[in-house]
Amino acid sequence: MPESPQPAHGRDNATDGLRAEKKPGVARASAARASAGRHVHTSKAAGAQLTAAASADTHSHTTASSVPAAADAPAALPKTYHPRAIESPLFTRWMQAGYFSRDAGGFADNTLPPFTIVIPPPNVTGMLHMGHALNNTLQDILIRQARMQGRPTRWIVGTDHAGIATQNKVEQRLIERGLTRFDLGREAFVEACWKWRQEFGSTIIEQLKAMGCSCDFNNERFTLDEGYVQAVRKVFVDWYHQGLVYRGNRIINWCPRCTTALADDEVVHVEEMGHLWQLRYPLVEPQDGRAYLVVATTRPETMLGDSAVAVHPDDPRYQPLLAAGARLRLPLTERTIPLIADQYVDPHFGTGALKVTPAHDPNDFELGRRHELEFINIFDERAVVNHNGGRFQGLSRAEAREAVLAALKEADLLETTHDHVHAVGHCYRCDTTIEPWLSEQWFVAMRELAAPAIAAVREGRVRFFPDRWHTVYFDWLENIRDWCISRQLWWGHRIPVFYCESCGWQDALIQDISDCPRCGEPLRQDEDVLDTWFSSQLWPFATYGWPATRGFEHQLECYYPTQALSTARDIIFLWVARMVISSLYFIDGQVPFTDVLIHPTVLDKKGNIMSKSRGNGIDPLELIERYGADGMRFGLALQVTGSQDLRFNADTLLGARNFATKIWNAARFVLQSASDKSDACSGPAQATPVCPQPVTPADRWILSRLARLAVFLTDEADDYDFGTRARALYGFFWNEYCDWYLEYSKGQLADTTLRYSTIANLVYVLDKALRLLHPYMPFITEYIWHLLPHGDARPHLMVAQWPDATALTRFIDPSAEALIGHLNGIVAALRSIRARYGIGARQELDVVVNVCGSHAKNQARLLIQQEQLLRHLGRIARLCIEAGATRPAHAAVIVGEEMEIFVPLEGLVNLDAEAARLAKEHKRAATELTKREGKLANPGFLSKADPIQIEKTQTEATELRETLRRLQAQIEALH
RNA sequence: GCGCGAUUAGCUCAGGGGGAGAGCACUACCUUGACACGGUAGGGGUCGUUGGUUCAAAUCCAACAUCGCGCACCA
Repeated sequence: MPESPQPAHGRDNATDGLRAEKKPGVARASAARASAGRHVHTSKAAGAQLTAAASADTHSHTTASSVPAAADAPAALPKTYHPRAIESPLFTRWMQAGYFSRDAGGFADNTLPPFTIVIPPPNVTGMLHMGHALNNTLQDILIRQARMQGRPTRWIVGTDHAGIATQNKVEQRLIERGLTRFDLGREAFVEACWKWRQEFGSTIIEQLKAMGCSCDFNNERFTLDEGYVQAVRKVFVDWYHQGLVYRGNRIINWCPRCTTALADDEVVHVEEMGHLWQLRYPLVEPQDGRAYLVVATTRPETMLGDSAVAVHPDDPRYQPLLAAGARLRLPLTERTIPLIADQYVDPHFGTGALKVTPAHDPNDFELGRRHELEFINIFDERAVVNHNGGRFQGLSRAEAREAVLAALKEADLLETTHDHVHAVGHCYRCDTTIEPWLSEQWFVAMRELAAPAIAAVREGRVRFFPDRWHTVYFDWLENIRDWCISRQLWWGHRIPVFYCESCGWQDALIQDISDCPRCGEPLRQDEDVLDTWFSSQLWPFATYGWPATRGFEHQLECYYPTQALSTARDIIFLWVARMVISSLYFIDGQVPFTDVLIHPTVLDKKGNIMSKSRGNGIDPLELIERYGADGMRFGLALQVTGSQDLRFNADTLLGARNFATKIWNAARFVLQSASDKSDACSGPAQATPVCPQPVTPADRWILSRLARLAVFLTDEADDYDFGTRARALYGFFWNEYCDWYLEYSKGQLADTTLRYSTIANLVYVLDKALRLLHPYMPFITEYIWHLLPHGDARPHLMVAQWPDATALTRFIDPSAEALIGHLNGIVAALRSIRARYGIGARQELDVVVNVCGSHAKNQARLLIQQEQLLRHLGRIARLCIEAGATRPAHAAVIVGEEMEIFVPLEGLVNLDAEAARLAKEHKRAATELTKREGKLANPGFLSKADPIQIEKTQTEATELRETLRRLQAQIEALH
């Protein structure tokens, strides 16, 4: 769609795959396989024997030829993760398997509610910019999760013909050959546009593929497709016949470079430093010694088109002149103009006298109408002064300004010049200063159409996320003005109005006709085309073939409205509101979508909007090159928040890439462990490794954590909080699965009685984690999943099932979480002591743990049961855990909440340093206790606070007192 | 002018009425059999200012300051 200018960096290599994909040739497919094969290792899939159900392919349609089964995949991960090497081949496989269509290659469950997204169609001239990268990452996350949840999904994709942008591109190419579009003529020019589209128009689609977007690429749409043309014509013709589309002679926003009209919202206002000039307009008949009036203007050149001077009717300064019907001599011209009175004039601004230029200012236009003034157009379509400008004819706007000022100065009619900041309109496509220009244009009467669109959001039939954006929507619709829809371009939907020059017949028609139905004379079609947004507004339903294609009713019945629309906030009214309007009107009062996601704007590191003119844009394809598509996607998702714009931070993408590497290496460890066929691995445990086996507290703990994560990510609440979800995935995988479970598992793997169950859990949790991660990082998860003995019959992770959060809740285990919390605490304490005394990781320690607290004996028993794990992770030689253990001599000390940890370090331990450290902790705890005691001594707290809070505070106070007592005891013991 | 958002560790940002958090950066140690794109242990913040509400405010409210965005513009 037409969009704000964004930095574009061409990349030739990115276009390869698309062109090939459109005609999937044999050569292309085999090339892809060869590419994938670079990483095929010859050893057999070592984990295959552990795979319970992998061979049970219940889906006969997924033949080996179209979708390589898991067995074809490499058996081990290469040591190094190279995102670029795995991404493109995987994408080809997904495409070939037909997963991007509604039935997901046959894996969709038709009994579930469908999930549909329409992409904001990028301009056919577009290059992927950061806004696209973010927006399409988010949409892909949504659609991939829905697909894995079994819902029939479709992400409708296509491009927008982008009238002005495309025409500019093609004209630019003509200019390079010394030609203009007029040299070619309309027909040949439009032909050239189509040719351009064929040659270059797929770039952005190709870039979406590089990102891994799972759009329905086999059903790509274009807003100038044959069927789409029919939709546009029906809308125009219906509205024309309803009187909602009309023609009028109005002041519109004119771009003199694009030589076309623009809609109000296609004009970008920029504050600029200009001048305010005061001009003297001589009175035809001086009165009371007054020879002239002074008017102020920021655009002196427009005085050539003045047809009056206006003052406020009650302004006492001008009463005598008004009464006398004074006229003024318009400088530099032969004309005299009247002095008129109008309420519009602000008597307090300047001299209270306003020059009136009805053909070049919207407000003056209204004045001109009310007072039946002359409308004098002084500019041609390129904003060059025309014959109405007398001797200034032929000058550009800027030249005319200089010349007019010089002439006025010479005639002593220029009174003052002041600096003046004012907002100047610019063309949103080419940044040229807009000229308010009087011309004949087509308009849509919006007020009547807007009312239902306002109601739809008020009633919650369409919801905005974040919610506050609905105010932008309401503000626009409630103050709506008529929409100028005609453009003086050649590339676009030509206005289907036909005129008979001889008898005056005129009508809007669905089908072209050449002769007048009334008199038989040849007809002339309107020369103008429609605003690109006029066609974009139909995107959600025109892409279903409405109103012409057979079967569209069924499509709309099943899959309409769509679920989510994700877009940038700057097109809430340009596009979103208009889609709601047209859908309500034409699709039986239905909204086009239920949820509108307004994603953050991607800013540069300094907080500036990225733009071509600033040159601060970042090319997403370079990011993909550097961090992988997965890294870019996850890095962007991590930065999404509901309320803030996204100040782009490449460090976060680096973190995401490192996270991908972490996943890769964790998977290498799991695969190695699972494939190790040592004796320890044989035996009765050779059952189904994909079944979790919560044997040890560590097992129960990681399964519990996994269950909580799955519940969180599956939560039905549509909060669209991508950042929080991404952070939860990151935290779980890195800080829980890798940092702790993988480390505990190393100890368990060494234990023959635990080895098999541990492998099962490693594989099981990795499998589930990959599923949960897949929507965010589709490539690396897919690649690893293929090698994993996950026991799933589905050929690809992309269509594998989303973890059943409800079923997983049976693993939630607070006692395991508490116990592992204690074990982790002991390990961390030992590491801290090692760091403090410079004891290497290899040197084993003797450790005494004194378990305290009310359940000390039971707690000690539980910890003793985990002695092996502790020894492994803590590198412990002699370990003594008991309730009431005393501190050995020469021991370093850590006082925890419910335990004391002693490490005898004869000759090493610095008793004074230990005492000082304990004293510091004592002080800290004492401060905390004081806070609690203060609260508990506060009658207000005791009488008004939540009882749970009071109890919590009391418990904490008790614990702190106990901790302090023990700290004190240890400090004393050290002396 | 009207409206919206932001202000938390050096940087980018989460969080959100009752114990200040993450990533990066920084310091020290570790080439331990998944990973140096790594591991471990650390240092670092009166949560923009001023009031108010509350037993309790970084968190809610108001005003102000600063920054950003949008809309509307008086020529």
